[in-house]
Amino acid sequence: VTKRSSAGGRQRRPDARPTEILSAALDLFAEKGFTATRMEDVAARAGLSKAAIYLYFDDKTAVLEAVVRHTVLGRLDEARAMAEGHQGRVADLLRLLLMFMAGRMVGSRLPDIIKLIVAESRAHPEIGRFYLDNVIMQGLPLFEGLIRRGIAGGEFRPVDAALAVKSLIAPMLMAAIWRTVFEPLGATPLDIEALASQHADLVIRGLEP
Amino acid sequence: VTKRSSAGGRQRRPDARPTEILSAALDLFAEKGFTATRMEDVAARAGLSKAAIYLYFDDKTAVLEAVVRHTVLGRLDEARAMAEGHQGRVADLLRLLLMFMAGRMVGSRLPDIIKLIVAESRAHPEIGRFYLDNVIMQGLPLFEGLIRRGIAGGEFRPVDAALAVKSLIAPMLMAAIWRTVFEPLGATPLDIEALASQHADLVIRGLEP
Amino acid sequence: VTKRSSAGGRQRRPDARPTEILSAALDLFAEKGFTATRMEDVAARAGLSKAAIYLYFDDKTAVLEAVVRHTVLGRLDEARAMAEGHQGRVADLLRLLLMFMAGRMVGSRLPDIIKLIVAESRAHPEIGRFYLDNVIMQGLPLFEGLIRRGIAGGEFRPVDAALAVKSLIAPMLMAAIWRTVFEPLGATPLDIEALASQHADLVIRGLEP
Amino acid sequence: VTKRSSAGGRQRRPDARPTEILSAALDLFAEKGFTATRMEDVAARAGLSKAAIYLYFDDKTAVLEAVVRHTVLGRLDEARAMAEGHQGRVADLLRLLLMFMAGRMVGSRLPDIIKLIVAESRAHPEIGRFYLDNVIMQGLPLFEGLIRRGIAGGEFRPVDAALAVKSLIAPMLMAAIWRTVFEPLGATPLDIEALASQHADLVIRGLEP
DNA sequence: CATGAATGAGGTTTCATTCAT
DNA sequence: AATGAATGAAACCTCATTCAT
Repeated sequence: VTKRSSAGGRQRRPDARPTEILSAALDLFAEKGFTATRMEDVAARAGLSKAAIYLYFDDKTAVLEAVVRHTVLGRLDEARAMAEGHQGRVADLLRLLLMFMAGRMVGSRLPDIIKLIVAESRAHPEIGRFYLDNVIMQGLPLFEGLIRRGIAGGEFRPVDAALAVKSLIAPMLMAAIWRTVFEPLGATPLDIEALASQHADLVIRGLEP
Repeated sequence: VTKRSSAGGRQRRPDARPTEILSAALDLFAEKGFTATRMEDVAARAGLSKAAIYLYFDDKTAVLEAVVRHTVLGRLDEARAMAEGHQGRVADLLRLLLMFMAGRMVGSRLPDIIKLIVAESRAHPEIGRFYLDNVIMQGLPLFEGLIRRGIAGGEFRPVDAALAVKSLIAPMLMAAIWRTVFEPLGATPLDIEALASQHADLVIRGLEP
Repeated sequence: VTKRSSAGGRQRRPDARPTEILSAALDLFAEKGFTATRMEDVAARAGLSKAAIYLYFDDKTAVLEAVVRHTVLGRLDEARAMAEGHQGRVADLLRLLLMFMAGRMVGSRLPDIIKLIVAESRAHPEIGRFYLDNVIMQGLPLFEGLIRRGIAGGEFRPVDAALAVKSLIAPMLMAAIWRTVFEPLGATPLDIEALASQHADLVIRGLEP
Repeated sequence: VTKRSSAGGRQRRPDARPTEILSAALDLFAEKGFTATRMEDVAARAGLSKAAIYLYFDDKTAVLEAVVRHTVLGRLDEARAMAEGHQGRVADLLRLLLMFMAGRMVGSRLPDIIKLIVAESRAHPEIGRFYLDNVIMQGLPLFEGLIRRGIAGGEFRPVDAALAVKSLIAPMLMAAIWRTVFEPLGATPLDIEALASQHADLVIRGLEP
């Protein structure tokens, strides 16, 4: 990995190449969809020749997978850390986590990734499964545990925790889709953080005994 | 389905054909995605030759548009009728409408259509716009008006009604995507109606003053 | 198969198409080798578009296989029939069969096929195996049986029959290769039938006690 | 093979490299055919980088030519020496020479070279011509002269000497092809030296008056 | 002498679409 | 109304070859 990110060579650090390709690819996949994106386009946007991409990735599919992996990985730990470090009312933590998600919907390419997965999961189940395993199956139990803790501590009414999680999170999915699907069509922009904030209120009040 | 083996009358209601094509197309679009579906597949499933489809539709895109139109149209009126005919507490009506949506998520192909729109909207903005105009832009104001009514009548706290609508509806979108994207990957099936029911509780309580 | 080789339609009988393609392909495979032959060339020579070939064959490889099958099949029966119908001295029959082989080396595309198999068998073992199973493994035992019969009847000395068969047949292989490999390079043409005739003499005399 | 891990002297006989490349190339050409062999494979097997090959050879074709030249050259002199030094019956010498050829079929890579030439001669006539000029056109007249000598000396019947040579030699070609084409497909291994021995008997007896 | 990085040119294959019957 | 046959355009991918270091 540390191949030679050495001196200030005129040569673009080759280690940056894969990342550049992924960035170009994500732009295009998000804009035109996976199938409609030609490898040549990706190459052009990354400033390379078509063939050069194949030095770094086996396949068009491999690029897609890498895009998803690259964008998604590592952030969940952050959320988990927040959860673990937390003292006090569960409700506050839930709100915090929801705001964190909202932040990622606004400040990262997560919405594009989500749309990509929805669109391509049938044709490329690996990426759907990757997201399911690494994001959803990590995130849902985290939230679910918190809600159960809230119930156990008397902070919340007894509800079906698994469903409650979906109630809590769903607007973030909607936000991703609104932003990537409907806003480009001219729909009124959605204030995702305001949505998250008010939604947290709503659901937390709804959960209180 | 009833393949009349050309036994009796050669006479089939002539306009059954387009519908058969649309049905075949929706099956395949849902299963494999739009791009991955070949006209030949649609034809085969509809029991026609590839060329015959072009007697009824200009284009592959035209088929997609027709599929969306055909599946989506006319159902909104039902919801609107429910809303107009309603007396009494807004909360009850909201719950009713949400359960109605849940019913459609379970009992119609709406989830497939939603996924299709998410996937293909960039490449085929017409279908995205069609859904935006005919479903979303019809449905959201309907809900929004109800919530405002609830606020005005003192039944609800003052909240941002436009956001509240999204809070209310988002789980139905999530349901559509869960069902079409993640269940095929082996995720635990989601009880959509239970989700709708508990979510209605949560949000309505959350809205109460 | 009997699709409609009917009336004298202006339409080239479509059933002829595959054969036309195979003929074009064999010409080109023989001339330039399998890999160097582009599907486009085959198409052009067959008077079709590149894509049309794929209506009849799955693959470039499938074309190769079909070429070999088509050219090879059915001729062995002829030889076998000769063998079965024969009365009298084995030597005469051997000579007859060798002359028959020589005839095929001169009057059919068998030499091209043999060269093709030698050249492509590693990359496409199916065709090598096909030839091995259908020609070699049919032909060798036939000859071998005859030689054994000759030995048993006292017409020949006791020799290793399996090797003797190769002694007898080898010049026909050499003829195929001479004609396809060396003659195009300017080597003196080989009179295959004369070779077969003199070789039959030589070997038969050599076999006599 | 002896990968001198750059431990001791950086000094390797500088001209060992080309030979290593040729050896790697022959292995691969024989195994996968010329076209299917990638320069990268050759490089890997020779323990070099792809680009390094171009320090020694102009072209992929140049590698092929060199492989053929390298493997073929110089052996014919041996045969010629045997012929010149010989006294006594021609038949004995013919047998000796045939056994010598058989030895090379078993103990050298000649069969691979022959197959290579058959396969690639059309696309690379230079190598075909090289073999024709240097092996065939040297070898055939040698044998032919001997047979003529035998005829003149009354040892053999009068036959067409040019054809008789082919009768004599053909099984060695067959052996090469059997070994390289059919044995890898599972055909029964051929005892080349036994074949040569019995074939010499057969033909020599056949030649006797 | 050696290489990692890059590319241009080319071939196979797929598919929406058309047309003559 | 229907189809079998055909095609043009395009996309993915491979690989021999080059070049700067």
